Amino acid sequence: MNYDNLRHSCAHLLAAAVLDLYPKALPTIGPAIDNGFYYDFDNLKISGEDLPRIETKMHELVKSWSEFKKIEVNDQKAMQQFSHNSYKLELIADLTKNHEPITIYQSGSFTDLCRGGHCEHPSKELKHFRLLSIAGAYWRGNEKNKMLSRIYGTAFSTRKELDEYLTMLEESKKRDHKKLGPALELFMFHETAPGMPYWLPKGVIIYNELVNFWRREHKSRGYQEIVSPILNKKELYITSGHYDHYWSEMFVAKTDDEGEYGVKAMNCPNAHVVFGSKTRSYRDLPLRLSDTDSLHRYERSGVLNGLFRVREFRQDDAHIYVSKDQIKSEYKEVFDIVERFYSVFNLKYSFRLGTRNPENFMGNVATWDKAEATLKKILEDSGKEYSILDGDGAFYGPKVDILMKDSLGREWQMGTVQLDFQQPRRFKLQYTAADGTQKTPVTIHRVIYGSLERFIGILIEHYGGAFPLWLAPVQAVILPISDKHADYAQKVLDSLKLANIRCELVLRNEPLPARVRDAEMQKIPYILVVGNREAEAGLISIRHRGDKENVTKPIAEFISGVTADIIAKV
RNA sequence: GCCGAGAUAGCUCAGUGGUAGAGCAAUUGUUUUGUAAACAAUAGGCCGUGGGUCCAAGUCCCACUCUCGGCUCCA
Repeated sequence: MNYDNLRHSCAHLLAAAVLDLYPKALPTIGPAIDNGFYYDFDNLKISGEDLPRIETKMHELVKSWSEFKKIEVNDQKAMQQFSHNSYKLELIADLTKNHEPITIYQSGSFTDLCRGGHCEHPSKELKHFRLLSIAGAYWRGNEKNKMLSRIYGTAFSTRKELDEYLTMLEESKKRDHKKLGPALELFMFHETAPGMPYWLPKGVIIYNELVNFWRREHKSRGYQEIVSPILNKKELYITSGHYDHYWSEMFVAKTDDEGEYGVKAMNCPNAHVVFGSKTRSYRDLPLRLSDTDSLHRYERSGVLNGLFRVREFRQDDAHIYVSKDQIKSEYKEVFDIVERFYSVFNLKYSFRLGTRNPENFMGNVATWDKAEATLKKILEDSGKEYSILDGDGAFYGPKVDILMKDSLGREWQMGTVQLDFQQPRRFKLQYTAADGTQKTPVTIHRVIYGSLERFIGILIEHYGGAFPLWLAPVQAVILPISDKHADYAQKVLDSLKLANIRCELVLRNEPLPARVRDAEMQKIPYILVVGNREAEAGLISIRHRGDKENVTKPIAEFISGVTADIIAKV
């Protein structure tokens, strides 16, 4: 169901209530968005504690709102009516410039400049709404403009839907990786290194499993892994173009007598150095160089966000050197990898094409146009749905991003596949073609997970901490009924460890139900209980996460089952 | 970086300008447990950091650090 009209109407109601309570506030714009609406105000200083008061006023005002009355006006009349509000005047000027009709909508005693799209009977339909939060937002989304106060809210046509949505929000917050990660002892942050995660022993297991899977999949597809320096002389980044386009976002290491070294923020310059380190033949192409070195980016303090936005991270990176006529087939190969990876985790993703940013790009426009056309063709041929974000390309070329949503529905860029005609030229990279001439390769920059950090953040929320067997930091926990069974439990532990199953033995002096509960809360896939019945016959009682019934099996049978399960999943 | 909010025990949180609190977790003891919480005792604190106001500051004021929700920017 589409709630846009209802929610946009609610934005009007919000503005009316704010004006009633804060007469000096200046309403600007108030659209419906995914899951709700917002309205931006200038001259409004409020805190979250004021929201209930505004909500009460909204309920009060809406009673007199029988309809939204449309009034068409000319620009002079409009400018007269909104003469006190420079924001509305700016909007009116734009409408006039574009020869668009100017409409004003009246509801109750409130009028607003608006292009329309409302519910029919606000006093009847507009009952189930909630103001959610306040935030700062720049006028027209430009950080050079004044910052306004934005109030977010949501609205539904029934009380039930509103309650369900609010409950869902609360539930989603429980999946937040920023809460779950530290609680499950996967990672932590410390103020001594803002934005740079500490990976704890259990988190490192997940991290390494993901890297191992990545390594296995790519080795079989002809990728060759390299490791390259973290610190590089400034000159490397002058050559790549990053010095002009990215230096301000890089950490810099100063030396006494060798000038500045940049702390690696991207892997491509080093990959280019490797490509250029010997003569290359067309027979070597596509040459696929992969790496997962640590990257550091000096992100602005306000953008840091758990594992989703960090200052230190690793990408599952690769740079592929191809001839021009290999671009299309190589992209297809990469899209196949994307499909393979995301289906392993049952993750939903979408593609987005990022095109040339007129403010920040390298090379000539014709080359860009050609590259963008190539990517569009590839996307269309792939049959997958995609969106386009103009100006979102890297400075060296257009890109196809893989987008995903977190537990709260916020969209994040994960993988990206970028086409680069610029850097190979700047690094003077060449290969010998079949006809003996020297040609410049094209580089495809690509990551599938994106960054391991962001990807693990998404995985934590996707699984709610209940990782599939192959990723689970602890795959099985052994609970002896009493300490009389400790010896047998130890024997079970030894067997499982021998089979490379990540397993813990809990000898804590607590009743069994308490230990079961603890293991359940840690979301361990297998809880193995051993007592007299099991010890006598060489069995274990198995409680599998999510199953209602426990089953009892011989140790060897459990081990072979688990091992087969891990192999089958990846 | 900008707007707004927050920081008290390992975690979740109380705390009225006047002796620093609870539950869970931890430790020790008792209990010997059959699938989501046994009982008791003990220990645990520069109340984010630094200034200030006050007879007296966890509490009021200022600055800073970090975190969160957004904006902008990005994997």
